[in-house]
Amino acid sequence: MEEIKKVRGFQDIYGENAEKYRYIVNTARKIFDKYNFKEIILPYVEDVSLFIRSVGEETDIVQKEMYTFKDKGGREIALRPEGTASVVRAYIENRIFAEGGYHKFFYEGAMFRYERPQAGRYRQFHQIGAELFGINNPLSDVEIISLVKDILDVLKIDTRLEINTLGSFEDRKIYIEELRKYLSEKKENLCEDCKKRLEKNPLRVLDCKVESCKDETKEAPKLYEYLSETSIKRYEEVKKYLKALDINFVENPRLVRGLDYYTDTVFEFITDKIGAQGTVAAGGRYDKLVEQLGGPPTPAVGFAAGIERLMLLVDELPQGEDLIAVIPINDEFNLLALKVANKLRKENLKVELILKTGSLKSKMKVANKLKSSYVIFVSDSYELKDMLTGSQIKYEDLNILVQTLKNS
RNA sequence: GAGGGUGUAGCUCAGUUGGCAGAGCACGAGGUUGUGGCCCUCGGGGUCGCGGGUUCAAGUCCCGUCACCCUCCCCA
Repeated sequence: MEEIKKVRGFQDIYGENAEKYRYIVNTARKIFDKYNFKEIILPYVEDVSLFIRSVGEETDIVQKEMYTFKDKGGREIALRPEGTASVVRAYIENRIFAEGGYHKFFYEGAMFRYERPQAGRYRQFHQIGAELFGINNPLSDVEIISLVKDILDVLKIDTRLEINTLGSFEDRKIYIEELRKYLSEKKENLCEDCKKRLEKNPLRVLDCKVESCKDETKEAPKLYEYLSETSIKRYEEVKKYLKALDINFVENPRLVRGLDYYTDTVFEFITDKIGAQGTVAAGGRYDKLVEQLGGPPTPAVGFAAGIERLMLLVDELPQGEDLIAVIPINDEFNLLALKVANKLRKENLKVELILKTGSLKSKMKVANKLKSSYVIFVSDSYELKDMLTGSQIKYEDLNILVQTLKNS
């Protein structure tokens, strides 16, 4: 029979990688809880038009990376390529805004993009993210950045934080026109990609890596020259708060982000340690998106982090609970060993009943390989062996043995 | 979507001008008939990614294909 292989760009996460995955998600969940963000569990599929209207019709994500299909009712469906659009849709559709005040959500799960697989880049990848709706002050930007920073710190992941401001929606509109005018005159010197970008999204020309493009943009109009008073002021506030929290950052005026919905503050946490795909977490404000998707004008800010990329940077897992191996010395004591194992589990201990039959030696090898901290030999009595020291004590009464283990 | 690299045992890899498919680790049994790690002995394991071609003969040469890795692009 021919072996069936996994689909290109997809992966099985198991063993140590699965532990890393859980560790990252659990850590993030704890921090989300500390910041009092509430979980929102969202569909993995959405109407295609949701992403066209939020992420942007001209973006690569929408143009060539979405998994789309028609369902049996003829609906145009997409596997979600990112999380923010769905949270915004849910916020509007469920009239969450009607409760007044502001709202904080986090999510976790798979995203899908049909891209060329690479280190730290898969067609199904997983993100954790958070969104904050209904507040537009700089405090909310910093709250999100601080939240991401806390997660990375607990995971002991070292990154560089880059920030920038894109200005308000109106500021940016004026600036983009000016930039387009300026670059159109230099069009001949731009790379092929940038010629296209000039039409679709001139901002992206600013972070092109081609030398000739870099030269041409040096003298180009600067975004900060077009920022309104309010935008400048809020950007200064954001920087002030970050400094006050001892969160180091570098300003990168070329940081523009690839999704259309961002406004004002944008940020990326970047590492050099995992190759070309160095952005580990990123986000920013999107004050116009809720409105664009049919909701009431609602400012918002959020972020997303790639779990696979975080996994590449986590090299130390926290030590787990001690494992206790229960070994019947021969088949005669199998039933008793089963009972002992279950009793210990009810006492909230972590137990591996050694299922392998055969010599005691081979059972011990299994216990050793599983990194058991203790072994209990079950016969007419119970012998507790400490696997680190090798010392062994005999117990007649199982309850006393249990108490000893629980106190250790 | 474009360019480059790599596919041989469970893992990491060697394999010369084309001439019997290899090592280390891992795994199994034993060395101790009731005790792991270190050491020793023995053992099981392969469609050489897949398909085609050249040849007396292909892991090795040629073509195609798939997967992974890297770069560009894009992004988390």
